[in-house]
Amino acid sequence: MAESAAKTIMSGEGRLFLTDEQLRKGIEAMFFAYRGFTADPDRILEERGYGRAHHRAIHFIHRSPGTTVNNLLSILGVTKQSLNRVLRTLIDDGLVESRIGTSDKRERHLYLTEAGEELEQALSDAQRSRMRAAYRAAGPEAVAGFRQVLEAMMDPDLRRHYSALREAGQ
Amino acid sequence: MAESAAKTIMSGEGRLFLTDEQLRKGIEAMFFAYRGFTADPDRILEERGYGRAHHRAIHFIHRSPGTTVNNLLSILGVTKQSLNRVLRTLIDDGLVESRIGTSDKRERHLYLTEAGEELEQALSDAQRSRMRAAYRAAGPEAVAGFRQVLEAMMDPDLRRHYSALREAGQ
DNA sequence: CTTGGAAAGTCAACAAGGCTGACTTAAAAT
DNA sequence: ATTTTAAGTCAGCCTTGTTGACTTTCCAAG
Repeated sequence: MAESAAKTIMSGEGRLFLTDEQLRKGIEAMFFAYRGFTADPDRILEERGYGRAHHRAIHFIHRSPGTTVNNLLSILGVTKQSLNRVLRTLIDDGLVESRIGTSDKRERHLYLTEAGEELEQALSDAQRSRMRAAYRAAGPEAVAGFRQVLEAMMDPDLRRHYSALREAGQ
Repeated sequence: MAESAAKTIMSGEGRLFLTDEQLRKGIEAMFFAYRGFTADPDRILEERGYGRAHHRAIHFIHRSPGTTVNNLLSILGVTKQSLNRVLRTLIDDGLVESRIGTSDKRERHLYLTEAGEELEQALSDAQRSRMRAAYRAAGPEAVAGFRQVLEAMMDPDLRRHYSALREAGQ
């Protein structure tokens, strides 16, 4: 890791020269790390008969309580039918509440119930604990670099969502 | 990004204090970045009627020519039946060649054919080009941090695979 | 030399979670 | 009054994962 960083050569004009080999390592790092990233929540979800799709819905409803279905669709990047299937089970199981909009009654605003918040806690505790361990192991400068590269890797539309969350969140 | 990095406070003893909010941002960064990471190859795969599972197989056969089915299984973390379905189509389509082992004739050693190497090139060109752009945008120190955090996030078994590749690769 | 176990392959059946297309209902907007 | 938008639903399809059962081939240890 340290050696490979040393291999990213800067030319005179400050342009970065990256070998295919270094890029391939980055690609594989993403692949293997993402597996770790999802492993812990996956175990919890399986116990309760849910999948990653449920996790994603729960995560973003928790983060933006009262979000509309349409908004959630554009964040998750799936079809209405696909999201609806997941949302249906979460509502039926009493983890998510769907309230009719006050100003625009066509909209449904989504909230986690107490039980939903509980599951969200369990899931994000598991995921954060791995993230925290990785951050601690790598150090604060590495964390800054990690986020910079990831942000640069996003599609512009998705980055919009990510950044919008930053304003609201931080 | 820069501001948030500044928020990772170091205590007197050098321990890192990370707020749930910072960790949540890291989690969402992984989510959105992974979407970008797979977007370009996904488009190429779709044209040819393949999926991500085919990409993964092609990637690791390219990287370790002559690898056995068992080895591939442990890297990909799927069942024999699941891999076999994908491998079957790749062999039938003439992208992968399966040769009976010389020392142990039970084993099959997997190689990409010329057509397979061609597709691999197209896929990894697309993926590398995004990775290269992200690396350039973020700079060499960020890249080192990126890889450090990702490596720390892997499951130990998967990290073994990742590191083994490093020796062979770099 | 036989027997046990490993590597690979296959068949069948199932589930999650994507997708498209078509259609309804209610409400907002024009 | 008409059109558009938000949401929901039904039906059907695909990919990619799963389990379980079973075969063939072959290495290796008793």
